[in-house]
Amino acid sequence: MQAGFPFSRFANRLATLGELSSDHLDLLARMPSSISHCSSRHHLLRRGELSTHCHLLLQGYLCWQDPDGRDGRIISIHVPGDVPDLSTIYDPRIDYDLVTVGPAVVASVPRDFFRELAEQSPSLEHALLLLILADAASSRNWILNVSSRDALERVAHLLCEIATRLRAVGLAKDFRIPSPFTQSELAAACSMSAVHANRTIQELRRSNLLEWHSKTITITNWYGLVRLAGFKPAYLRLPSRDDIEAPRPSTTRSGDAATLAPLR
Amino acid sequence: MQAGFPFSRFANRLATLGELSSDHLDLLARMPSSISHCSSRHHLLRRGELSTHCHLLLQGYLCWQDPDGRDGRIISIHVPGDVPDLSTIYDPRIDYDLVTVGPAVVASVPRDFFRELAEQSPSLEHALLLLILADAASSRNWILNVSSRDALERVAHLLCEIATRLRAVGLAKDFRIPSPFTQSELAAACSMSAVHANRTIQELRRSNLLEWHSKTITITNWYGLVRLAGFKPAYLRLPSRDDIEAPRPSTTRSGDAATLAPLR
DNA sequence: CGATCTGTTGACTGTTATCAACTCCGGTGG
DNA sequence: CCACCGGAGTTGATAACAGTCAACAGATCG
Repeated sequence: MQAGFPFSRFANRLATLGELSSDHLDLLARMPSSISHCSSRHHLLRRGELSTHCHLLLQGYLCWQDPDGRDGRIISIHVPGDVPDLSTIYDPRIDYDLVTVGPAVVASVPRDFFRELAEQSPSLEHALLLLILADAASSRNWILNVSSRDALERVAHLLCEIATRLRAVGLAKDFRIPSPFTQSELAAACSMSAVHANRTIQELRRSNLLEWHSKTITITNWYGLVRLAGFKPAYLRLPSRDDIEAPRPSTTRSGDAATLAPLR
Repeated sequence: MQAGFPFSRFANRLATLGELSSDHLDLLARMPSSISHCSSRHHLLRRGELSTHCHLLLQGYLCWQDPDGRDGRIISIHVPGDVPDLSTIYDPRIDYDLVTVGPAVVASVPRDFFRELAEQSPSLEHALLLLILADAASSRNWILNVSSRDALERVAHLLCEIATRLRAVGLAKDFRIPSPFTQSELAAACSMSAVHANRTIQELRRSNLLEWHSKTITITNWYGLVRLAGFKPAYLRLPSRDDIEAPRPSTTRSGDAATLAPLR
């Protein structure tokens, strides 16, 4: 895989879902796109529109957000390499707003490019479908997050998910998560009030699970956070890693260097 | 479309999502299946299994349920004609338990049958994908239901969804919904306690929106319920009907015969 | 006809939302 | 350079909503 290839995160992810031959890479490399640098809270799509282009996120975060019901509930968050609206290649109807969280770099790719990709290669189509289904699995998990965990577990789980997805594309290697998120946005994602989100984050800080300074969240006790959240990443459909289960679950409290050691 | 065809509800739904030629119907009619009569709370699939057969619901209800997190949260509900695990034709991993709610009749169809169907006909594949995507759209909507509505609106919305989906397959024509649901199960679907579900239902009854006797829920004021729930059925991806918007939204309170008239 | 599951009610508790005030910070213009 | 401004974060007080516990009633089923 060419490293400098601007879509390599996307291509790598596809490759983990199905075998990609060099022919497939050639097809992908021909991806026509126009690259935009978007400011925070830029709307890429709005409810009611019909999709003509898919949005491949290169840098930053995107989220799907409900434009109704005040507080603008966030129903999913996406990291570089994701194409949040990939499913519009089969159904172009847009149910929610696709919005940047913080500044972001986005590649617009004609919907037809992916359609033709799918038509030309069954194995590529299958990989694309698995990407779409992974998003659906994430949605189902999101239901459980907002409905069956309390505030502390919810925030912890969301951060575990973001960290894991970033690490899967080579980011946040040291559990330092770039965070353009405001506490209000975090609250919208965890479906709670901004005030309560603030108090919840303070509690996570007091528990020495994380720090949050200057637009960076640093998870200082990963296994502690995972345990608190009950985080089981199978639903993300990522290649399995060994850095989720704590090495010694018998230790009830751990903030030492071992928990922070590089894990791969 | 043959009326007696046991899979006609499924075939009809497919036909609304893409043009089905008589060739397609022939292919569908060859569906191999074994039909099971299941008692209430029968587990058809469990987390961690790999799917070999898809489950086409012929009568009754199915739900996806989280086996962890006590209360067994329900994350989706399915009506006759649905194939809740259709997406397993592309990814056989099972994340949740597939469980009957009340007695149900289910046809087991080999996963490979649908795979081959998809391979043989692009238009059939597209229709199957739209079914899968409609489930995904429902999941996203379910997130909003449990996260941004209060208890009363949540229950109202769930009942609107079930009624609409039943009516789309020719059931509940008079807004009488067969309900093998216990209040605990309704609570698990709306992510609230059983006690609170009970009180919420009582309030819906007191408001003359519905009755619930002998395993039948009767919606006595459909438009009132729709209004209370803020129900907008676009996400269900059903052919549009004219029975959602109230004819005269200026009338604040209505329980008269007009609101109950057959609406097709 | 007892056993069990479901529905109902009351009292109490607890989590989270809401409101309001205040601080802190970065940017901007005078 | 500083005053101001707006957005973000923080804090406390209060209220609303929903959960829990416990008891009982009613239905259903062997």
